[in-house]
Amino acid sequence: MAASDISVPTRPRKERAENAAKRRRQIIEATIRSVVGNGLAGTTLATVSAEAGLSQGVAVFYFHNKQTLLGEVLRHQYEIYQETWQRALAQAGGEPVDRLIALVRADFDPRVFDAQSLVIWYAFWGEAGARPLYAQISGKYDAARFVAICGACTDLLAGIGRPAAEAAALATGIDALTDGLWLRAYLSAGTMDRQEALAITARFLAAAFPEHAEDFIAGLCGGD
Amino acid sequence: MAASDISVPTRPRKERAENAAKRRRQIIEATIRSVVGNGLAGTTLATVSAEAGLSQGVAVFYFHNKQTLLGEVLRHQYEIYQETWQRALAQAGGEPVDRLIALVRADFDPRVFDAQSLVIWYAFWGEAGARPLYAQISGKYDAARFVAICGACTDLLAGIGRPAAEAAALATGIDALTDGLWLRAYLSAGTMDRQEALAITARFLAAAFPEHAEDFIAGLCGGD
Amino acid sequence: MAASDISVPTRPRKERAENAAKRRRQIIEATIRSVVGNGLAGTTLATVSAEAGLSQGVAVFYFHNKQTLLGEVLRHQYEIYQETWQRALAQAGGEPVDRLIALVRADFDPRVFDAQSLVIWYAFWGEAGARPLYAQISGKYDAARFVAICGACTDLLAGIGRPAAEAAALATGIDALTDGLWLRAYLSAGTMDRQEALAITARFLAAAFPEHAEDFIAGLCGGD
Amino acid sequence: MAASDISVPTRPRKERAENAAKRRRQIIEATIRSVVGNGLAGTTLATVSAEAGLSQGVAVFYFHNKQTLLGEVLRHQYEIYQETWQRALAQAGGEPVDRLIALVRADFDPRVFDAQSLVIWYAFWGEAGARPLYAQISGKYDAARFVAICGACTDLLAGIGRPAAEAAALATGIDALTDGLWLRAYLSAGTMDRQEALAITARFLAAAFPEHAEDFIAGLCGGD
DNA sequence: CATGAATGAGTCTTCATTCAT
DNA sequence: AATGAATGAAGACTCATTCAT
Repeated sequence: MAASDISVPTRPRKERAENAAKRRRQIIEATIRSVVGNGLAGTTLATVSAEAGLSQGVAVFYFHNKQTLLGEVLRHQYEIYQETWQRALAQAGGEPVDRLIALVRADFDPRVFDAQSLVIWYAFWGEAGARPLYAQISGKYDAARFVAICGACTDLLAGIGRPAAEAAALATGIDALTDGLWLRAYLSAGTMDRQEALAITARFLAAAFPEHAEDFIAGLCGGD
Repeated sequence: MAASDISVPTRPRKERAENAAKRRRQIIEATIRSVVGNGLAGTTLATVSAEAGLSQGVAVFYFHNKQTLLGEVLRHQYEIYQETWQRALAQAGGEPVDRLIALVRADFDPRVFDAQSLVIWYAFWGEAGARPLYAQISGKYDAARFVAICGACTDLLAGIGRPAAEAAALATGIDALTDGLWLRAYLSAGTMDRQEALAITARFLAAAFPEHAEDFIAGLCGGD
Repeated sequence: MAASDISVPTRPRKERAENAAKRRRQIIEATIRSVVGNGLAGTTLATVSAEAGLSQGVAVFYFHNKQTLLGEVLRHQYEIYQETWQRALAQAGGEPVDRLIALVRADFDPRVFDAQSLVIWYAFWGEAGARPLYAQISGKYDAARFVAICGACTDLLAGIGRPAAEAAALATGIDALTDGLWLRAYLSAGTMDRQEALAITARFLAAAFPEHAEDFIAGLCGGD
Repeated sequence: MAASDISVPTRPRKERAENAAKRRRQIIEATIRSVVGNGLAGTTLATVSAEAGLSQGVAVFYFHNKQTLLGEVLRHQYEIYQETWQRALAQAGGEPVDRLIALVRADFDPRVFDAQSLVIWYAFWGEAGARPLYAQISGKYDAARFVAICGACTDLLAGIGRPAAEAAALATGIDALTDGLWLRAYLSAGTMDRQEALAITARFLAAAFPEHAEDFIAGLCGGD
C-alpha cells in the first residue's frame, strides 16, 4: 500500500480518462451551441472556446484540429439520433407496424426534432458536398437507419401479402418524407410542430399501407 | 483625336446596361461553379474571380460585397427553379392531376435535378439558419411554390369529393417528399436517378389519391 | 491610337512589372535587416513588414509564404556574392595567379565581407541541415564558385609544372580557409578586419604556391 | 505505514543529485537529437520531451526555460569537443609539431567530426548573431582552443628560428581552415570524409612550415 | 519527482474590402 | 469599366510556460 502511494502520485488513470471524456463532451456541446448561433461558417475556435468558457488552446489540445472537432460533432449528433431510434425500436416489440411507428415517432421525438438539432443537421449536410469526411459519416449512419426502416417495411409487406420488392422504395420514401419535413421545420422555423409532422407522415403511411391505416393513425397521431 | 477620345468610350446607355447584366450573370455562374467545387465555406472572392476569368475587384464592383453576391446567387438558383415549374404548370392544362404531375416532374427535371444544383441548394440551406437573408429568400420562393401545389391539391380534392381541409397537409407532404428525395440524391450522389425518384413519388401520390392512382403512375413513371 | 487609349486604361504592363520587382526587393531587403537584427528564428512576417514599412499582407502577396520569401532572400544574398566574384574574375585578366587573387579579394570585398552579410550566411547555413531548400540553393551557388577556384588552381599548377591532381584539394582548402575566416569574423565580431583576413590568406597561398609567393603577397596585402 | 510513507520518498541527498544529473544529461541528449532531426527552429519542448520519452514538464523542471536548456546544450557540445582536444594535447608529448598534429587530428576525430555534431555547431552558430548567450559561450571555448593552437605555433616557430609574431596569424589560419572544412562537410554532407579533410590540412601545414613538412604529412595522412 | 492539462500570446496565412490608376 | 496592388482584421494553429495533483 505504501508502494502504491509512491508509484501513483499522479491521478489515477481512470479518473484522468473520465476527465478527458468530460472535457471533450463539454467542447463538443459548446461547438453545437456555436453552430446553432453562428452557423458552421461563423463557427471559429474562438467562438467555441468562448461558448465553452475555456481558453483558445483546449479545443486543439483535445481534438488536434478544427476539422477533427467538427467531424466529432457530427458523429456525436448522429450518435444521439441513432440511440434514440434504436431504443425506440427495441421497445416497440416485434410487430412490423409497431416498429415502423416507433421509427417514425423517434424521428420527431423532442430530443431529436428540435430547432437546434435541425440547424446542426442541415449545416453539416450543406458542407458535405465539399467535405468528404462529413459525407462519409453521414453515409455510415444513414445506411444503418435505412436498413432498419427497410426491414420493417419488408416484414410489413410480407404480413399483408404484398411483394417484398416494394420495400426499398417505400423505405426510401418514408425516409425522404421525414427528412423533407425536417427541412420544412428547419427553414420555416416554428411553423411546423411535432404533431403536424406526425399527422402528415401518418396520412402518407396510412395511404401506402391501407391495411394498417388505423394502426398508423392511432400510433402516430394520438398520444402525447 | 480629342473628339474620338471623348465619344468612343461613352457607350450608349442601353449597351452599357446589357453589358452589366452579362457581367453579373458571368460572375453569378462562376460563383455557382465555385460553390459546387469548393463548398460555400471554400468559396472566396478569389475563387470566384478565378472561375470567372476576371480580376479580383469585379465581384465587388458589381455586387458591392460578398454577401450580396451570394444572396443573388441563391435568388438566381430559385429563379431557374421557379421558371421551370411555372412553365411546366402553364403547359399542363387545367386538370388538377396534370398540374400536380407537372409540378412533380418539374422537380426532377434534369435542368433542376442535377448534382450541381443540389449542392447549391443544400449549401445555402445549410447556412440559412445563421443568415436571415438566405432564409428570407428561400421563404419567399418556397411560399410561391407551396401555393401552386396547394392549389392543385385543393382542386384535386374538390374533384373527388374529399374535404379541402386536407389540401395543405397533402401539399406539405408532397413537397417534403421531393425535398427528401433531393437530399438522398445529394448525400449519396449517384445512387438515385430521376426515374427512381419519380417512381417513389408516384407510388405515394397514387396511395394518397387512389382515385387518380392510374394517372399518377402513368404521368410520372412513363415518358422519357 | 484612340483604340490604344481605350484598351490600355490600366498602367502599362512594363511599369507594373518594374513596380513589382521593386516591391520584392524592398521586402527582401527588409527581411535581411530583420534577420540581422533578430536572427532567423526571430524573424517573423511581422518583423519583416515593420522593417519594410508595409502591411502584414504584402510579404505573402509577393512571395506566397514565408518559406519562399526566405529562400528568395538566400538566393538574393548568393546573387550579390556571385556577381561580386564573377565581376572580379572577369576584370582579373587571364593569368591564373591574378584570377586566384581576384577571387580571394572578392571574398573580402567590403560589399561581401561585412557584419550583416556574415549574419545572413551563417543564419541560413545554420538551418540548412533541416531545410532542404536552403541546402539546395547553397549547393548550387557553391558549386559554381568551386569550379572557378578549381579552374584557376589547375591553370596555376600547369604553369609551374605541378600535377593537376592537386587542384581540387587546393581549391577546397582555399575555399575552406576563407569560409573559416568568415566564421571568425562573424563569431567574434569586430576582431578581424579585411586586411588581416587578406594577410592570413596571402600567407597560406604564398606557402602553398611558393613559386608565386611574391604575387600573392603583393596582390592580397597591398592596395586599399 | 506512516513511517514508510515518510521515509521512503525521501531519498538520500546524494542519490537525488545523481539522479538529477542523469536526467539533465538525458534531456540534453534528447535536445541534440531533436536539433539534428528538426533543426534549431523546429526544436520545441515537445519534440525534446518526446525524444527523451519524458513528459512535457520535465525540461522546464530541470532547466527552468528553453533558452537555458539550449545554452546548456551548446555548452555540453563544447565540453565534449574541448575534452577531446585537451586529451589529445595531453597525450601528444612536448614537441610543438606533435601538439599541432594532435590538435588538428582531434578536430577530425570521429567523436567530433560527425554529421550530427556538425549540425549542432552550425545550428547554434547560426543563431549566435542574435543570441548573445550563444556568442558568449562560443567565445569562451574558442578562446581556450586558440590559446592552445597559438602556443603550439609559437613554440614551433621558435624551434625553427622564425619570428614569433607570425604565430597568431598562423593559428587563426589553421583554425579557420578546419572550421571551413567542417562547413564543407556539413553543407555537402557525405562528400568529405575525415581522410580528405586531414590530407588537405596536412598540405597547408606542410606548406606553411616547410621545415616540418614531413612530420605533418606523416602525422596527419597516415594512421587509421 | 514527475505528470500533463491548461493557458494565451504569438505565428503564419487567408480574405473581404478599399482604392489609385 | 476594370484592374490588381495593398490593407488589416480575423482565422487556425503552435508552443513556452504555469500549475494542480
